[in-house]
Amino acid sequence: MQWSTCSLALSLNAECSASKALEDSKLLFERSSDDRYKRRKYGQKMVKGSKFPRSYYKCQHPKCEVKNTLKRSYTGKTTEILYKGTHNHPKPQPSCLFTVGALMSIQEENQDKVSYVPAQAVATGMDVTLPQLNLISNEVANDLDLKRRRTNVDTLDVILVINLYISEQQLQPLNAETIHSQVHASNSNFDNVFQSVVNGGVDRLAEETDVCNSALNFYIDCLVVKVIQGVVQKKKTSSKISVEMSDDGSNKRGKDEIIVGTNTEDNVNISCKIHANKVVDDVNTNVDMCVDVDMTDNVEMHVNNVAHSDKASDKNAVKSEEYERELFEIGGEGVVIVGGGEGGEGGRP
DNA sequence: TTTGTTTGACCCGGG
DNA sequence: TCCCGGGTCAAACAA
Ligand SMILES: [Zn+2]
Repeated sequence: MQWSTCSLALSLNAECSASKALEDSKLLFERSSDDRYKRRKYGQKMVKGSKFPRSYYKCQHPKCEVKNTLKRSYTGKTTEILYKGTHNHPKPQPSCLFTVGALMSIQEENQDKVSYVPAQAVATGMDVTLPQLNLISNEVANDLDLKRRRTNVDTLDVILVINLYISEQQLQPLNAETIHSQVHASNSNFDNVFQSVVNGGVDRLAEETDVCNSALNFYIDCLVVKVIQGVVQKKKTSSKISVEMSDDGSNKRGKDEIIVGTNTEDNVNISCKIHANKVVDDVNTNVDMCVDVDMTDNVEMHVNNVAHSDKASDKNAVKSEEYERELFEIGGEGVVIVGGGEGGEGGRP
């Protein structure tokens, strides 16, 4: 059994409890360059010449045989990762960062500090100036991947982004001229250029579906970036649907909640809380509500003037059962490219 | 219910 | 052929 040595060796505490060892292994993988690979521990063994057990891990990816061994020095002060094999699949992408929901909550969190362009304003096609994306919390600000994304956001260049993506995901390289010509072709747009990149990658790594998934995440990120820049206009549709609502019976302004349950009519998963900004005690009185938005399934809710009551006897009484919902479909049908002479419908890969 | 860990048994090559 | 020891399996267990 030949294990190749990794350059990474960490000084870790020499304690040897099981939980400590687990913690350490997580820490070690976390600090290594490929912590996004999913691995499963399949064995642990005391080895001669060490007070500490050796742990064995296998990559979780189907058909990938990469194995890692965590080996502690005799004293237990350092631990190193040994490798066997090479991953036959791209490194998993972190999940999509720029969902509309994320943008909106970030915006909400920071509204007193930075003058962001409301995502909604962009969505409705208002003429806006570019926001500075200083909207990432400190805890993730050092994440390299995030830096990459932020760079993309600040100076989004389709060719740059695509090339970056190609190299990261080990996809079939595309000639820069090809990309360029496609980007600027009158009947082409960012969407289908990116689509062709994704297809190329999927073909090459035939059996992999997560290439597609991570591509989709990235694609959505890029589209959202475009949205921020005002290049993509989100098509907005609204309709009325009914849901089950219940009042929590509280009577504190701003804390008073109406729980909106799952809408049963059209299979949209909605879950949110409405906070009343007034205290009333008559179920027939309409009050203004602000809404905690749950972007599950890209559904956004706007609820206004819902009647409710704070009388204890009226607990759970909510008069209005209809509200308006707005659909924001990022990267799906309804994404329209409106800038730079480009046109056409977008489509999910 | 799902996902990952623990742990003793088992496998297998080398001496 | 037996024994040793690193590596792996998989049932039980845990969250
Ligand atoms: Zn792998």
